[in-house]
Amino acid sequence: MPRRTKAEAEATREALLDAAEDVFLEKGVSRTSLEHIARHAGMTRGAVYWHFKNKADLFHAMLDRVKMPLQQIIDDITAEQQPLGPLDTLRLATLHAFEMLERPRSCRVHTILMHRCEFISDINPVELQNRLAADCREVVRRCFQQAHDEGLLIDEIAPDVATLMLHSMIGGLVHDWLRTPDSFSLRESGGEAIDSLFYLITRRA
Amino acid sequence: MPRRTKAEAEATREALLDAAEDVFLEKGVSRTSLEHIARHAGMTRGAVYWHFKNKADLFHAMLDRVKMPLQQIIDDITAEQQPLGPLDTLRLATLHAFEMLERPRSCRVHTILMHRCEFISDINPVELQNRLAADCREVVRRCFQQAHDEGLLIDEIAPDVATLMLHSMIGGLVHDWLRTPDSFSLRESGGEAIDSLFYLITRRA
DNA sequence: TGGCATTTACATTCATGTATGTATGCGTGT
DNA sequence: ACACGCATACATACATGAATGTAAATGCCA
Repeated sequence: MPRRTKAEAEATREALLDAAEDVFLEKGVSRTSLEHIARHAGMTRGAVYWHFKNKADLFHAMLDRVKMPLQQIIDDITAEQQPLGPLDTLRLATLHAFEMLERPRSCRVHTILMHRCEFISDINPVELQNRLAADCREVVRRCFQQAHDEGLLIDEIAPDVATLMLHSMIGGLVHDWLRTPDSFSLRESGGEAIDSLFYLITRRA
Repeated sequence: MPRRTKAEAEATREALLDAAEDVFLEKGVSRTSLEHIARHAGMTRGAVYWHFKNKADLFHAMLDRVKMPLQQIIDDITAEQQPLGPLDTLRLATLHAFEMLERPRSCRVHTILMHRCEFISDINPVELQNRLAADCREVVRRCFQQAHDEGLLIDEIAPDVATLMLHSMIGGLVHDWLRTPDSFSLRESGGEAIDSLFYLITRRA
C-alpha cells in the first residue's frame, strides 16, 4: 500500500529505527542486513532506502534519537550556574547520566554502540566519541581543579588523578552494566560506588 | 610454493595469526576477509583454510596466544600464598595485569576484542568473558572481605562497594587506554589511579 | 612416491544499490 | 466540487560484487 499520509510516513520511519535497535541489539550491526530490519518492521528494503541513504545513514539517525551520557555530563556541569559546589555538581551530573542511561531506548542504543558494533568503519563516529571523551575529561578536570583551589579536595589526591579515577570509574560502570544489565543496578550500586569515591576524596573537618 | 618443512609450516601459521592481528586491528573483524589476511601474510586463502577451519577458528587461535587480563589477576591472587596482605595482593595483581597488557601483542589482541569486533556472534566468546568477569569479581570480593575482617579496610567502605569500585576502575582504565593508547600511560597514570584508590580505602593508624 | 602444504578454480550465497513499477494523498485550477 | 497532475511512499525486480567453502591441481620434502 503506497503513499500514506505524511504522519504515517514519519511513523514508519520511527518504526524502522525501532526495528534497527532491536535487530542490531540481537545480531550485531555488521551481521544485520537492511532486509532484516525492514522485515522486522513489517516492510521491505524499499522503505529503508526511501527514508535513509544507506545503513550508515540509518545508524546515525538511530544515534540521533538519544543523547550521549558524556554529553549529558558536560551539559549538566556547564549549564548550571553552580548553585552547588564543584564536587556535588560533578557527582549529581554523573548520577543524572546514569538515570538517563537506564531509559530503555538509551540503554539499547548505547549497548549497540559499546557491544554490538565495531569501531573503525564508516558507520561509527569514533572520532566524535574520542573528542567527546576528551571534552568531558577537560570539563571534569576543571571542576576538580576548582574544588582543589577551594580546598574541598583532600591534599593526597591531585585534580588530574581524581579526574582519571572518576572518568574511568564511570566508563567501567557503564561498560559493565551495559554488558550485563541484570547483574547490578546502575543507579543503585553504580551510584553507591560514585558516592563512595566522592566521599573518599572530599576533605572533611 | 608448496610444502616447506614442518617448522616452516608452523611459521606460516604464526605469520597468518600475526597478519590477522594487524588487519583486524586496522579494519575491524567483520570487515576483513580471509583474503585480506592471507594477502597481508603473503599467501592465499588456501593457506588459511589449511591451518584453520574458518574465520572464527582463526580468531580463537589468535586469542589463545594471549592471556586475559582478568585471568591474570585471578591467577596472581589465587596462586600466591599471600606473602602480602590482601590489599597489596590485589593492588600488585592489578598493576601486573597492566604491565602484561602493555606488551604489543596483548595490546593489539585486546584492542581487537574490545574495540574492533562485535559481541553476539559465533566469533566472540561472550559467555566466557562474562564468566571470567564474574569469577574475577568473586575473587576480588573475597580479598576485600578478608581485608575487612582483618581490619585493613576503612569502616566507611563495604567490601562489595570496594569490589565494584576497583573492578569498574580497572575496566574503565583498560577500555580507555586501549581506545587511545597515546593519551596516557596505563602503567603510570593508570597505576597512580589504582594506587590512589587503595590509599583511600586503607585504614591508617 | 605418497602424503603434506599451498595455490588455483569454481559454485554458491548474500547483501547492496539502483532502477522501475504503482497506487495514493494532495494541491491546483476552474 | 471535481477532475487533473504530480510528487510521495513505498514494493518489486535486477545487476553487481564480494566473501565463503570446497574441490581439484600442483609441487616439494621425507
